[in-house]
Amino acid sequence: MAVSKKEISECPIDTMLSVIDGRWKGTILWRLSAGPMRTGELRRSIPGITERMLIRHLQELVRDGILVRREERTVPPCVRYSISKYGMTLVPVLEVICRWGRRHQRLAGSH
Amino acid sequence: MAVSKKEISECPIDTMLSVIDGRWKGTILWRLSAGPMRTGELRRSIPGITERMLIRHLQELVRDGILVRREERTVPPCVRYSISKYGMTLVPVLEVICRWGRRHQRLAGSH
DNA sequence: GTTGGTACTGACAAATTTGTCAGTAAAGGG
DNA sequence: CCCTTTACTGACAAATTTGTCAGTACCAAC
Repeated sequence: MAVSKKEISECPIDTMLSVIDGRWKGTILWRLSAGPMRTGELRRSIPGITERMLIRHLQELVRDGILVRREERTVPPCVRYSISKYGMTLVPVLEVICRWGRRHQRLAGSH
Repeated sequence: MAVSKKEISECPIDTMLSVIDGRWKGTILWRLSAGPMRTGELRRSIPGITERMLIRHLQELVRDGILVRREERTVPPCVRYSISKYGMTLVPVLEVICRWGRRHQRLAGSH
């Protein structure tokens, strides 16, 4: 039985990573840290993601209290996602992660 | 075809996370940030990990230049892993991740 | 000569995650 | 009527990651 990172773990590193665990969650949060976005807008801004995966991840992030989903009951529907107050506590962490990533993305393998 | 996080991605968040991508890598690095350790010592310090997974992750981290493997050619063998100079650049990032994790691990679900 | 301890491999099974594809709803326009 | 748009579901296939299990090598001690 595979032990997924989603299970509760003693390790605080795992606790944090489990929140971003998912192929596209880091990127989604990164995009949303610039401000609220509509579903389709978000999808178009992330190359390679499929609508299915985007929605699955969005739902998990909403369930975990990281994102807020606001829906205008119009036709066609208009749904906007934004980072919750709780999710905002993650942003500085993402910034540090992002800074490391930017600094090392081209250098991979040169060690 | 599933797109693994290990592939090169434009997103710097993904670049960083791909280095820690693996069920136990964050924890392994966290343990080693306290100082070099032998394989078995590391295994005993991480509840739930199997020897197989530990070794697989260690090998990947060595391959990626994050860890250094030092072997004393004795019998029985004695192998010690430590964080490389390059890997050290990750430690501050792990610290921030860990701090968030510690602060929020019991509060999960309370939002 | 059998056992013990350490680090590690290979083959394979199980679990999990991701991706694909075909729908649904609902109002408005043609 | 049929088609469009937007957000979303369900069922299922494919890929990937994890876990299990049985070995290997080596020398020393018993």
